Amino acid sequence: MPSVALPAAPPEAAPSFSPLYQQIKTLLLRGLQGGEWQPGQAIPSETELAARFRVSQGTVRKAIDELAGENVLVRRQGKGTFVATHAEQATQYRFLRLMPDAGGPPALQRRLLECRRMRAPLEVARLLALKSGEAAVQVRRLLLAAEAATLRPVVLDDLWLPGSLFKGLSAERLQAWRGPMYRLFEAEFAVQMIRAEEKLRAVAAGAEDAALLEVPPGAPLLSVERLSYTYGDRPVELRRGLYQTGAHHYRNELS
Amino acid sequence: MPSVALPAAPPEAAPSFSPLYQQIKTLLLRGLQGGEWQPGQAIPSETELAARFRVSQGTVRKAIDELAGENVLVRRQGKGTFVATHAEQATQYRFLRLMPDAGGPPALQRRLLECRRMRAPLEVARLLALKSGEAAVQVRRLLLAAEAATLRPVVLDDLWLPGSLFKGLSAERLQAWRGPMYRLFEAEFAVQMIRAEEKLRAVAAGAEDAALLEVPPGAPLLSVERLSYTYGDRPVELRRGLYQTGAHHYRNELS
DNA sequence: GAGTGGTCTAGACCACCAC
DNA sequence: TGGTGGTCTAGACCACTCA
Repeated sequence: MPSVALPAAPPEAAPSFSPLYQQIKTLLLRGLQGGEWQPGQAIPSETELAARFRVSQGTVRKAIDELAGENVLVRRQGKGTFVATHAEQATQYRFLRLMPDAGGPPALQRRLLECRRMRAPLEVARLLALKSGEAAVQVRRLLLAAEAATLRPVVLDDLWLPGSLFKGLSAERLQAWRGPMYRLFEAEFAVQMIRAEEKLRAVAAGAEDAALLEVPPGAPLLSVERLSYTYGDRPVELRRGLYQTGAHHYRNELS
Repeated sequence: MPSVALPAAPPEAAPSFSPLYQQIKTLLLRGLQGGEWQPGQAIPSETELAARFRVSQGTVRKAIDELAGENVLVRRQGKGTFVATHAEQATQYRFLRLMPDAGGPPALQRRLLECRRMRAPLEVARLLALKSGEAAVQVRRLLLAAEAATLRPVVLDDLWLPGSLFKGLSAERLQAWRGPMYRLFEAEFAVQMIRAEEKLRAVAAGAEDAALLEVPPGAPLLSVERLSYTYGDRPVELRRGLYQTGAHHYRNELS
């Protein structure tokens, strides 16, 4: 059975067989989780990693291939392999699938409505795997589409974060931040959103939500409940978005 | 510049460089499109394909890897590589992302409402890339969830197909068919749905749709507009589904 | 045991990028 | 010009399936 030299993996038992490249993948993820390489930075070259792990370049390559397929790493020919980030222009709103019915990616402005610390409600605590009564941060904000010289609200976001991970997060901090929220989370709180699961529903707008989104009460809205995960499949954000889909839609690709 | 022996690719010009495995991938897709291998059947082994194309097994392997990643082929260790199909239990409703709020995949019944041939409406013709005035088949049907001894309508589908590809399609044919519609398309019309693009919106139920879905008029419904493609990126189905998301949701994964 | 896909290696060469 | 990832090869061995 193949095995990596460091850091001395135990004689695997459960999965009757664990390919070398999977072990390398785990080691790379451990390095990412531990902050050995920061978002946007390059990881060591394939050759160097191969030497460090005492395997062939092809084996490292296969591990990196999988991580690149999961959008955890980004390959750039001739330059190196980089840790994925929510900072780059192309992936600013990597998890936002909302598109204008006509035209390219939307130009969005942010408006913060609320940011407060509280005990996590039961349902939130359950989904974020918090102990009952543990602290959470709730954020409420609007996204507005700039179109034809007018500003139309299109998304009302309501999100909860584990208080223990987001200690210094405040309304002031959010207000001052220029850029995507996930970039703030990366830069200031070392929390990287890797993947997410969403549940979509059509709902009728309540009075308050309707007013904020400038639609009549009872108007149909797209409800998007998102649970975001960081390394090691740890849930770190619960978000409920209400999308006004009058002039926008949620885009998805199937295969 | 590497090049495959058959069928004598022209001295590529446009893309300054085309990897061998991409050429192999194209050849495999051509075989699939031409019906050389049927859905559910095995394609030749990697070794045999390597010999046929005069390349190494690793190169064939990489081509197949990509096609498997796109769900065009399915690898089964020890058995072979198979053409993807909508027939298997596990992938019966491969493109349907609707899930019950509680419990596993939904048990669905079908009820055909309508099936007629007509001239394609302008918008349908545009999306399906049909000539104006060309024939189309329209199908309307309900999907009902069997839950707790009752049958609740959850999806109202409205779909259009190119008349030229679906010549013998009729209400009788659809009624008699036991199984997923896409399986019928594969088996009887040799049309394989490979991938699809969806646009989701929240809409208010019209009177007729509300009655069919057993909700009040104006109730919020999830509108799912799907354009399905076959080999060669040819659009072959336009489908508009209205999902009743009272006890179900549309599930999506982001990364 | 024969055949399939899955893993791993070592080495050559190519394309892209930066200096 | 040197370093990076990208392609391709040839061969060895392993895991899984089925007869």
